[in-house]
Amino acid sequence: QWIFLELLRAGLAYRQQAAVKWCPHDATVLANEQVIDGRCERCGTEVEVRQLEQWFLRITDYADRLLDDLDQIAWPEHVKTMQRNWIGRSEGAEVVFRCEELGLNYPVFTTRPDTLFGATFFVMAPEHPDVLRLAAGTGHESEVADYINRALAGSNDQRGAAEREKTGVPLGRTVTNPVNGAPIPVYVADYVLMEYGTGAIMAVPAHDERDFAFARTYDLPIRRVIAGPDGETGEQALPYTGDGPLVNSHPDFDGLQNRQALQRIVAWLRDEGQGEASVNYRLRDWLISRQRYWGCPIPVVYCEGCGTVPVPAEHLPVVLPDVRDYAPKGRSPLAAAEDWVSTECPSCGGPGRRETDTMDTFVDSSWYFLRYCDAGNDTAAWDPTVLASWMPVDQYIGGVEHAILHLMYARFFTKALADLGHLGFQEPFRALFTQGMITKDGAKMSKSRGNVVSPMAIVERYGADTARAYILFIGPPDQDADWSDEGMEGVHRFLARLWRLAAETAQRSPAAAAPGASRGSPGGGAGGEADSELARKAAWAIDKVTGDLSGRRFAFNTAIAAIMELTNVCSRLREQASVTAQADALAAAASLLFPFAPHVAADAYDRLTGQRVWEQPWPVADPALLHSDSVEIVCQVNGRVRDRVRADRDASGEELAQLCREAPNVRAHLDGRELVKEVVVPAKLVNFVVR
RNA sequence: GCGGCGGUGGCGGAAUGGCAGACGCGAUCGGCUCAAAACCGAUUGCCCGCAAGGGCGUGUGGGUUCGACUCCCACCCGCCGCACCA
Repeated sequence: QWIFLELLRAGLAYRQQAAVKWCPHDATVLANEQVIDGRCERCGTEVEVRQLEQWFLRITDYADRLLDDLDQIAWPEHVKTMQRNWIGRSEGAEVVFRCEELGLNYPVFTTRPDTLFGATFFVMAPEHPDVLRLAAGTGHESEVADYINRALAGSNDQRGAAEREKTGVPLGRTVTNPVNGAPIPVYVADYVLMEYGTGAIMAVPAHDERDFAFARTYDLPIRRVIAGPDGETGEQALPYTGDGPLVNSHPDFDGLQNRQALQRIVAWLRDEGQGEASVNYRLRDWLISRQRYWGCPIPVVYCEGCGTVPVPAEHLPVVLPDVRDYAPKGRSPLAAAEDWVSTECPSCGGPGRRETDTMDTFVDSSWYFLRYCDAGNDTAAWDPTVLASWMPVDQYIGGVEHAILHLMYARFFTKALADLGHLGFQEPFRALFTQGMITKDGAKMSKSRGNVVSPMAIVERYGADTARAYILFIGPPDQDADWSDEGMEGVHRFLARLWRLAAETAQRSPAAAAPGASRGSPGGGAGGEADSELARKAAWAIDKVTGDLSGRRFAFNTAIAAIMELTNVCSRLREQASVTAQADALAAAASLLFPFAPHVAADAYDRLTGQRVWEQPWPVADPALLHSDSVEIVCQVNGRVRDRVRADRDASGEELAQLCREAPNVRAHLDGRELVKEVVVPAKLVNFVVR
């Protein structure tokens, strides 16, 4: 509520009558962002449009900064693209078309003022408030009224389809094309949207596919004003939406490249007072009023004399009243609490009435991360010095479904609060990782589908370690993955096997009996080759897991696979290796496993070492063990593997080539052929190219 | 239509331009057991071969390279986003 009042004070919150999206099932208004394909984001019901007076936040003031600052954050490109699309910035011009008969001016937004000379008709959206007024007295009234009724009755889904046949009717009026004084007919057609631009367009059929389709249907003139790539100036190959020199326009502009002509034409319009350069956005202000009970009350009081009065800070918070009926019914359930609604005007002390709508829950999620940094603060929303040390968030993780909801709103809040002096940073989340969705049998889990996997059931049956480790092992975290009960069994078996090996080894190990006892001496009679293989595998696993977890890779699936490999080697060598070597390798495995399966890993580690794994540093691989002196060299002939030989890690190219040449199967393939070339990759591979 | 991501065994998936298929699941055979489960061992891309070995193989077709799952071009398919945005 304090943030809302801050935004109100700054002019970033306002109340206005507007055409808003209404969900008939939830009986509340929604923000544009909460309408997905014409349906309510919460319940899937098709939304309606209503004229209502509602509270908005002026997110459009931040459109450019929300767009530009995307370059400064380490977010996935697809999320940035979605935000850019949603903001939908277009550069162009606003151009005035005048209806001389009625003395009315109609500005339109266009990204293509270079094609103005090709504007041969004019189209208004069915919702445009002046449509009936323009048709009045022309004899087209009833036809126009019928068309509007039909257009508005259609569902959003249908109307949005791009492939749909163009329809419309003439209004019986003309407007004047400002660049050449030509009168052009005015139509109403539902392919023009009221919510974008000014709800009216200039139609240039030669250079716009939609206008072209409409002109063809209604036999309207088509005038080419940009030459085609092969110099076409006639009606062939239209519509043409590319660039080229202007033709059929005006002697001052003909022959100019259209992008250059665009600048000149806009300058000319400005001088003539007929238009100006303009930027248009698809983004609309954020409608935050909701007719729901469970939400943060909007802290304002309406007074006959004083108007809209903010609740003073010392009276905050405004607490939800008790009501008997929470159900949605088209007006806020709060309105039924008459004792609560009826109050005193904070300004004049006279009778006042509280705002009964509550705020969108996305308002709360737009700043929770700020509060989390200073959750115990009971005198302010946060202490800026605390935020200075914690924020911004280094790594945010969430589903891509928030790309243009939470993630846009939170960025807007951060910028607005920074402008008001409450924050010292512009972006809330430096880096973002969008994890994939876990599906079941290929489908999104949902109660109605009955394919939900219950975490509690898994935890009860297999334990939290298995549940956690399996989810991390299931696949690359940025991709969707399908839940598999068998896969989880596999992880459970792995954890059990590691623990059994550890327990068994600990029983035989002197270290378990004497914690901290000196290590390194052979615990049994065995050792040698097996011990060194174990030590090398452990070093490899430490290196691999550490790498998989570092950076922003989150490669948990391959990290767990590496621990499995180490465990497999421990299991395979348990007869040959010394107890000490075995214990060391298993302790390394337990240590690496700790982030993924903390309970089982901690217990195994304790048994093996007598120590608490979380009190020990993350393991570090001995560099000497990572690189053995002898390496396997792959021998290729014409790029195909024919043999392998062992060689010293730092053997010279000639030595390697010589060794490989003598490998039996290589000799067989070299025999009787002409050696063209030898490629040697040190410590790795030799390739003989023969003819 | 535009943009993004993806396509590798029976399945989930691994692979800084250098051994394709790590790891897991499943399957087959064997051990243990009165028996089963659990556990342990072996095999497991396809084709030919007793074997040694050979051929084919990462959606399709081309290209670059000594060498391509990886880079380039064109195309097909799937998923996601946007879509009559003037």
